[in-house]
Amino acid sequence: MSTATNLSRAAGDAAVSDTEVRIRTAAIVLFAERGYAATGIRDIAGAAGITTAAIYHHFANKEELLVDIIRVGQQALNERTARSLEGVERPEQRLALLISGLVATHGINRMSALVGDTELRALTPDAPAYRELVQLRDDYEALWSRTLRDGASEGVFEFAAERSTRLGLLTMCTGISRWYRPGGELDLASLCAHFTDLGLAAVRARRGRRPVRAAAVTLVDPATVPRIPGEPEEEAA
Amino acid sequence: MSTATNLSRAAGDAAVSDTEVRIRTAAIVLFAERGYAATGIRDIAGAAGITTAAIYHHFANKEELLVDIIRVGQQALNERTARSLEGVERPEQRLALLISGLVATHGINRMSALVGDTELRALTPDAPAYRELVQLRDDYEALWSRTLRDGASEGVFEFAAERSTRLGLLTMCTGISRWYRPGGELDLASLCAHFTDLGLAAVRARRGRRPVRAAAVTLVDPATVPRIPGEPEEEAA
DNA sequence: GTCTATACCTTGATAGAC
DNA sequence: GTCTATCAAGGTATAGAC
Repeated sequence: MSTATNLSRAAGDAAVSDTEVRIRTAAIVLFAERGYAATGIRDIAGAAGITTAAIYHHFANKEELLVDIIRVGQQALNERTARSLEGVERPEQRLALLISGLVATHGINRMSALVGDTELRALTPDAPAYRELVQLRDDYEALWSRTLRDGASEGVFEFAAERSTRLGLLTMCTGISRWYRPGGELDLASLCAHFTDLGLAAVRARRGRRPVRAAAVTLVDPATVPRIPGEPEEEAA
Repeated sequence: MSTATNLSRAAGDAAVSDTEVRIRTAAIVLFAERGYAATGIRDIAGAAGITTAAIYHHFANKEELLVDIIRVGQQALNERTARSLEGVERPEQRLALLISGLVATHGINRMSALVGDTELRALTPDAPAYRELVQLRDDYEALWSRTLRDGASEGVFEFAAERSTRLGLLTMCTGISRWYRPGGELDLASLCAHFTDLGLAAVRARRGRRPVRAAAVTLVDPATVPRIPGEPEEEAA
């Protein structure tokens, strides 16, 4: 559990108090393990070492706690990804950054990413927060769409249908938050490379006659991906 | 909603009453949309057009209802898959049957498959039912393991790590239950072919110098996959 | 086999003292 | 900023009539 101070929010400079980080950690861990609906406000308070009433000093209610966790993670991913793609035009290089960046994020921020990928359905669909989060996710996926379409029209990629290819690759990457643990078969940087290679192969990426492999492109280094406030550091198994 | 009688359980011959099918349908739809924990027994009763007390005549409790839905679907998948692989030795043909069979099942039994893929965590981990379901899932995944390892050792497949390759491909296939709907970009048979092609490409399947494509192998026809009792028929969008 | 009625527990959230 | 104490609502499950 982190005891660092002066952590900053992804979208601003507001400091996050130590108690607030402990609440976030408790919520992230429990939402990831049992799901939002199966987690009680008392479970969160107990894991954070405070009472339920204290939670309401930091967050308006349980739903806002969930929204905050998802938003911080999604905004961080969107900003890092947009920055990594700046000035990069070749579709195979863009796809490699998209895949390795997504895998890196789901390895570093494993639990909060899992919550973001599975608990949108817990939010009231007409709440403004829901719209905002769906918009952020759509903005992110648009980067994938554009890359896949460009690659296909340039003859660098070859696949039958953009939407199902995109969703298949996205699901494959986000799915690692359900089974990856530090200290397993592969370290995270190797996993980024491996999945990039699988993805490039899946769309049959090539330059001229030569298939493009992960070793020939630049990847996102997971060591450069920061943990969001509250995301626990997992021990190697 | 199906009104057929004489439906049979996957693992036996016991008839399923009309009311029981309506309960199953209500539970499958609500568990898939909101999750098990967020679904109340009153919600299920209301959707099935009965009272909560009547549910307890057909199922011992809410957990048993979930277990039953997951078990029937997993057993059906395991049996169909084992049958389709009988006598098939070539790894690329086995992988094609595994992928197309899994995609077909997740298209036909979309909602119950989604429940099976996401709600195991709702069960008490030391309950016998939990152990049984995990065992069934492990039996299924062992078919994938064996196929991938055989293909790699025969030089037909090429990938960096068996476990992450297997989990990546599995997640890609099971993920379609989160976004596929009848009447979309591709019909289900085309989706089976497309994902088989993505999977064969991802492991760089080849015979001699030639890449193996989905068009060169036999696939599972989704029209041969039966709906489990209670799985709703979805309208084309 | 389904109903009405209800028991009993846990839930998210709040009031007000310190 | 955190606590104790508490509330109203909703949760699962059951008893017993028909």
